[in-house]
Amino acid sequence: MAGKRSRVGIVDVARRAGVSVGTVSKALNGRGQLRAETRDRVRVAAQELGFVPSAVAASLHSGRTYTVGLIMTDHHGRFSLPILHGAEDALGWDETLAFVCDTRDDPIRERHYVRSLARRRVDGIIVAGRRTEPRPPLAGEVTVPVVYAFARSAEPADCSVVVDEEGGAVLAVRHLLRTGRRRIAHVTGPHGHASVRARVDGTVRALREAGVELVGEPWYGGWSEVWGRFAAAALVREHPEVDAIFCGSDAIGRGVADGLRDSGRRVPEDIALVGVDNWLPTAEGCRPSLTSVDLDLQRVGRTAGALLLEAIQRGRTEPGTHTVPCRLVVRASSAPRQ
Amino acid sequence: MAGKRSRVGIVDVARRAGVSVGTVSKALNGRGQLRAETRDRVRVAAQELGFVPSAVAASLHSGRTYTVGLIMTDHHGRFSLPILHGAEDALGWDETLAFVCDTRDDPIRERHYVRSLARRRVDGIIVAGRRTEPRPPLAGEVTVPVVYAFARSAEPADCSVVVDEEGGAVLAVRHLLRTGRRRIAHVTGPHGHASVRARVDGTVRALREAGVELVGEPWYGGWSEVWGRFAAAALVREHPEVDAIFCGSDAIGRGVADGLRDSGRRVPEDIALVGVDNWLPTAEGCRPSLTSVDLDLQRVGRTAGALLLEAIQRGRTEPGTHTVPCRLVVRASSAPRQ
DNA sequence: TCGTCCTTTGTGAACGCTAACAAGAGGTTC
DNA sequence: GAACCTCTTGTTAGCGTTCACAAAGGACGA
Repeated sequence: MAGKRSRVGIVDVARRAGVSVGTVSKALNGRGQLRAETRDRVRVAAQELGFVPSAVAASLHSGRTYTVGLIMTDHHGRFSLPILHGAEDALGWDETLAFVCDTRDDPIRERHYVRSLARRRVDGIIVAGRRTEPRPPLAGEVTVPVVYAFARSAEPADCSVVVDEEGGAVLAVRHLLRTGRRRIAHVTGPHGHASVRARVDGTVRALREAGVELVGEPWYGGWSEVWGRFAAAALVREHPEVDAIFCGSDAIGRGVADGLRDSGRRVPEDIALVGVDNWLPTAEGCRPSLTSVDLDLQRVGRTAGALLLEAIQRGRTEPGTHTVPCRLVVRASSAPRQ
Repeated sequence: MAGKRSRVGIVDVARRAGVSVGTVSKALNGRGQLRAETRDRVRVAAQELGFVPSAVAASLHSGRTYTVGLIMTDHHGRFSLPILHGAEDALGWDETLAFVCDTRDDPIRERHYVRSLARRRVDGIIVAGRRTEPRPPLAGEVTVPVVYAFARSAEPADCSVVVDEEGGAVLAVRHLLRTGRRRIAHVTGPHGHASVRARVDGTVRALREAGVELVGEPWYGGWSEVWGRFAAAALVREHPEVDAIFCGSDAIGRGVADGLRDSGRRVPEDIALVGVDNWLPTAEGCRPSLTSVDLDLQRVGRTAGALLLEAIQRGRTEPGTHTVPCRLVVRASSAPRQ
């Protein structure tokens, strides 16, 4: 029904309300001093004409676009999506919208997107990394604030928001100790992986605090269920006394649960289990449902969004790494000993 | 290093290259007739100054922003993400970027985002629905082309891109028939669900073509593994002769696999299994790995993006529903009978 | 030597807003 | 009644591009 004319603009509203364009602008943006009656008249005229002010024209004038770029490198999005949601929550307060760019971990694509975002004059950029080593800072001359989420920037002066992975491990192990377990093992992902290291450190620290030793060495492997099944079988053979296993991911945890059942051990009666990710399909599909450390990525995103907004306002990022705590979600796999 | 000055604009480049702004515009956009030497001089000047042209100024003039809105309603993103990726692929050809808006299935949020996108003068909107009934068309006066992806619009004159769910079922059942199975049952999601209906129809049609009857009625339930486990146990009790089960989702399929194992049936030796979604963590974590119908949502997204681009160019969407086929990904759970 | 045409470059008016400033109306104060 | 407020509203110059058109300069034929 829009009519054939190009689009209703502020001058149309002005004409209809019998005022000048400046007055319309003031009335609609609630700025300046205006008689209430005039303001209403303008509002009514705008309403009747279906006037939708152009943010692009406003941006051209103000220099702010109220848009940000959200670069994600995690193709299947298990990690990026909650970050996106959190960021959206924070940005919503400022009526800011996000351009989402999936780089597919390709530096060429990344450069391309950064250029594209710069041309669009985004007010800032959030880089949502994968769980991995610190990532190189954004390539190219970026003149707007950048906040790194989940994977910190290799440059310490950049602003990064990360998960307290070590603290998450501490949470998990303390929980297992509280349920009365003492012979705790750790099955986790690839050796050398940054978050694997952090979790091992947290595990050892929490155990040491309680005067307990880890059963055997950490079992390094992959992130898959297959690895979990395999590790579980080997683990109970090598350390039959084990009564709890902290697993580096829910997938591993689920594999371990299946492997233990195959080996004739009951979860949680004989062996308690805790995973990491709190990824519902896996944690809740597990038999029994899997207690898990939630990385609270949505909060990571929310924090990143809030920091970015702040940085945009002051023109510069608050440098440094901000750490967000994990939460433990308790399910059947770690029920206390009867 | 950008310097304290506001930003380098086209006039700075013009001054440096010793030409007028019009000439710079022509040189950088490759329009009009220019001496090659001039063009190069401008390019060099722009390069040296680190000039990044403002897309917002260009948009103001041209009326096109080369941005689209991508509204997703599927909070956990299992379906939206592949659609987003596909759309990105298509839009990339036009240097178009997408604003991603998660409505969380809340009409208030949806209206809010639509207004926000309108103010930003996006060139078009993609609405990525969840697998469910047709959804009501976008509320509010939308003056740009809209393409609905995955969940079609309830308004048939709108442009929708959907998956051929019935065809996917046909694919699955034909595959099971080809592996020598004849006593095929169907365990699926909630009764009344549109895609559940479509799959039942496809299943019955493919069986009928082969002169075979479905074993029992379809088993309607939920989408979860728990339901799959339960249904498997009941199914083999009621129909011990069953030699294949087509499952309405990978989660159901995985539950069925576990349930069958618990009931002492072997997969695929005794009973073959096919799921839907080809959701890697579930399908590959399954024991044995699960043959699955891939909805090819990335292709849905790509098609939607391409249709939107086309619509933007011609100013109007091509009305009607476009259907994209599914693919079958064969894994261990449907190995032919020895 | 002039007119014509072609090629290359410059000029200035949009695009749709915002905000600084100007201006007009009416009221107080001395 | 002049000077000075205050309260409203109008005017207009940007914001950073693009593009239609004008203009300038050469080449060329008559």
